Amino acid sequence: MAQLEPSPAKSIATLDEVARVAGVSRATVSRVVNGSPKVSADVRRTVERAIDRLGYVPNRAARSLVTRRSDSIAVVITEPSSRLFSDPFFPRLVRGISAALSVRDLQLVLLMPDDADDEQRTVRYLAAGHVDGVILVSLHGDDPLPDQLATRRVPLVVLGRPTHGVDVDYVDADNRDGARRATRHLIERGNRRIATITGPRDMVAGIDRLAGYRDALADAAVDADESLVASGDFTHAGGEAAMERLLRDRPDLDAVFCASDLMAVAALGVLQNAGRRVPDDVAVVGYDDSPIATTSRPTLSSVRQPIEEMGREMVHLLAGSIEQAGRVPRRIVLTTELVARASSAGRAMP
Amino acid sequence: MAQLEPSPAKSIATLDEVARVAGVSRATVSRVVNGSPKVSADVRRTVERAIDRLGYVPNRAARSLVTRRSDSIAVVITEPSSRLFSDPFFPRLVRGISAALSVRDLQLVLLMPDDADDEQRTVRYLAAGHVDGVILVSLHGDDPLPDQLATRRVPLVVLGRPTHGVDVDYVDADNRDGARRATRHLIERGNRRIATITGPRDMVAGIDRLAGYRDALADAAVDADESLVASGDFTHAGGEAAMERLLRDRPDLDAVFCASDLMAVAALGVLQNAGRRVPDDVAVVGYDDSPIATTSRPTLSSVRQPIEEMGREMVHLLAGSIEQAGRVPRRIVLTTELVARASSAGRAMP
DNA sequence: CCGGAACGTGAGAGCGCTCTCACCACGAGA
DNA sequence: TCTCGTGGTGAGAGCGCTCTCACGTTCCGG
Repeated sequence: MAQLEPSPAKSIATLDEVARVAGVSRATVSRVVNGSPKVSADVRRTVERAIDRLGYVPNRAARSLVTRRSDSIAVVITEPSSRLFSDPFFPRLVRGISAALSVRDLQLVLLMPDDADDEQRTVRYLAAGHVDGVILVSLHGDDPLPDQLATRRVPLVVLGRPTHGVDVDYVDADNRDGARRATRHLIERGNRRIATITGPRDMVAGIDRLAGYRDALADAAVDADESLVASGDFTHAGGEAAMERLLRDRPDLDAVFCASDLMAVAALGVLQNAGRRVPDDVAVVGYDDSPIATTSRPTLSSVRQPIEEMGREMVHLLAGSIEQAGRVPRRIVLTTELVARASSAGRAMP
Repeated sequence: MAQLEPSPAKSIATLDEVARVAGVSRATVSRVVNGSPKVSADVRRTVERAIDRLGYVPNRAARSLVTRRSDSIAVVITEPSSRLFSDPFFPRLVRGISAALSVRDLQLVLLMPDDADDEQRTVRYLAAGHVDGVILVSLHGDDPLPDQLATRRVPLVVLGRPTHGVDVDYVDADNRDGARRATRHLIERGNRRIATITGPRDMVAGIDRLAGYRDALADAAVDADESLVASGDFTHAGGEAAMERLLRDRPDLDAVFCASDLMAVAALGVLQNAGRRVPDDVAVVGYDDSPIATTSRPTLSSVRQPIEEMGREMVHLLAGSIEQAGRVPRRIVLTTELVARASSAGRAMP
């Protein structure tokens, strides 16, 4: 054991070595590695044996250099910490993306720019072609990144319907329909004075969920007074404030649809402090079906989004737009599901 | 505008082009780009102007090919979905890692192997030298990955003290001390029949937190009966079952230290259902200081870990071990902090 | 006035791979 | 028998970069 040598340089076999061992040319080994059909069966076997024996793994850098593909895609998350850290949405989404990428043998490069400076560096990095495509996870409609990348012709898929800017591939959950389902559920259980705590008005999710709430009321010809609408910001604190306002302005309300579970849980607390029983006096439905929906008291009815599937679909879309650049933008909108729990159980008092 | 050409191939400038424009050799441009001191000030300026003008960005693949560095590190998360999705621990940790990497201009490649097969592919990928180092985030002591990577001489840092296997760099929070602080806090407020709901006994965090609990009791010479110790698994359901068992076996308990917030919130629910007031009849302290600690009723006292800092420290450690391979393994243990809230407010009844 | 260090710069090889093109053997069709 | 595919293989160029080495200048001490 010559332990003295300065680090045995975990020498990884090259194409050349495999070729020599197999007694063929580099080109042939390359064909085998890349699954070209123009190799006879026995040569292929020989080469495969040599590859196994040497433990050969292609050098990605060398390959990239000539193919001009990095076989990696970037996931860019530009999101204020609050949302990122209070909600398992991102881990689940990333998990879905990761699973879909690994099937395609693509690498996931994760970028979480901290500030504006960092974001500019990110744009440069992405525009330099270091990745084959970009998945952009940013729930704020006013993010400049999509436009910047689109003009630089970087294949791109964004999460959530963009409010403005260039046409771009996107995947979204049907927020409007989800909110409509939640509200209809409240109507069906007999509620008539249904309030809502909205998300931020500058986020598509906020806008769409409010629209869905209004749709459901309109569908059923239920009173839709503006005093029943309170603005929140998806956070616990925002939900608390909104619920307090609603209780003050409309003490007669008998249900609340909240655009996020965090706000719904906050509303639960405020209602209980005010002596209202949930669901008997006031029914509550949240949105996101996050884990706190099952740990709150009472457990929280909520709208579930197919998060992992959204991740997978983004990868599909991106793979397509990498292959055929400049094709017509596509959009995928996935349906949601209402999960009824204790906070809206039973029937409303007449 | 010759819009007809088949995709203008977002031609990115090469070193060669910069050299031609600046009227110098490739080598000189390379020196400027890499910040070598052996370039005269005016040549440097000229080259920098040319770089700006052409919008030159080095081709990472070409560079990697010759330097044998990828300038990217892998973050491998092998964790069952439950924990991953119920706790903002991972987003925060990844954020910390990401920030520290971006300062060093390293890329973050995220790997989340799904199953055993996927994990083997991951090992091969990492061992092939596609990344310069690996950060391993896996809280189970029995993970085979560290050993596999260590034998393959891949620079490696793991999260959490490993229970077995080869010596390896790691970063951990001081779980034992954190648990000791939490338990001491209960003792100081006057509790004497203090139960604990532990984490899984096969995770270091579970083991250490239990040890810290015992330390504190021993320090204060407080009764430490085994009937006060119930096994949990960090989850809500596990916490519920454990709390029920404790209440049955030791109805006289006056405080519970839970090894996770999720279990603490579950305990809160069980206690309240059983008619115990928190904190008056039973005080509760959790661990992790996760967002639910502030949204539960009552709000939950908890032990906070410096999660982002742990991510940063892992990057420091890894950078070190990439630079000097084979150095003595280091370990960094960060201190925790008790955040006192309503669930352990006031003083215990005598 | 000369030898040689010190510094700045350029030439050129080569990293490991893909891919085009040329080549060879063989069999089919004329 | 000769041509003409046709399927399988190899030779070789070249992707964009780094880095060694050689070379030219300048400047110092002897």
